[in-house]
Amino acid sequence: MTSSRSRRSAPLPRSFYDRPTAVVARALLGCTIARIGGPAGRIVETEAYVAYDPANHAFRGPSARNGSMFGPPGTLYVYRIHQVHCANAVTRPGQAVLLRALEPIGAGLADARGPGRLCRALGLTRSEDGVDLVAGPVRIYPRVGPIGSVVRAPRVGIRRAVDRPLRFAIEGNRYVSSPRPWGRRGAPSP
DNA sequence: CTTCAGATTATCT
DNA sequence: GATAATCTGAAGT
Repeated sequence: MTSSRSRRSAPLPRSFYDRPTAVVARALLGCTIARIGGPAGRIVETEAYVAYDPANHAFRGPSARNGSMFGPPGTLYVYRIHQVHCANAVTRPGQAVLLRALEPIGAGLADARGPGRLCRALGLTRSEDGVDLVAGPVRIYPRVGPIGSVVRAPRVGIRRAVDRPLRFAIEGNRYVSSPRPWGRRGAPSP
């Protein structure tokens, strides 16, 4: 029998997140993040925060702020900085992928270029810290079509490990946040 | 208890 | 490009 029960496929399984963090960061591009019954967007930019990474909040082990980074793969880690929230998908213990920008799906999503705006657009605060991205109120779904080329660059806004190329973005996508060190697509090189 | 740095962003020059 | 806003978590005294 045909069914129109679900317009989206099943959420990404926990095993999706249980891989090296940079692999997950790359693989999340093109996937959809949605609140159940709420706004949704396509992930177009991420950053990996890995092991032995001094820019990682978990670099010095568990704390009151980063506790959810030590939960199961597929846990949401939300922290606050400078009066703004940022959201991450936990991969392996003490590692996570920062979600940096979304392309709107439908008309329900406000501007989500940049981690702070992304959280505001999805209504993510510390209340959502620790929720399960596989079965909780906010979930991530598999990519549907191709995403084209991926660009890599150093991460944004950090002061330690500034050169590691752990930022991933869909090349040429207009919803990727600034700065864009790879330049505009089609721009002449100096 | 006090000090300080920070995975951002809006606004200014 | 530079800086202020604004406040929390973490570390120091």
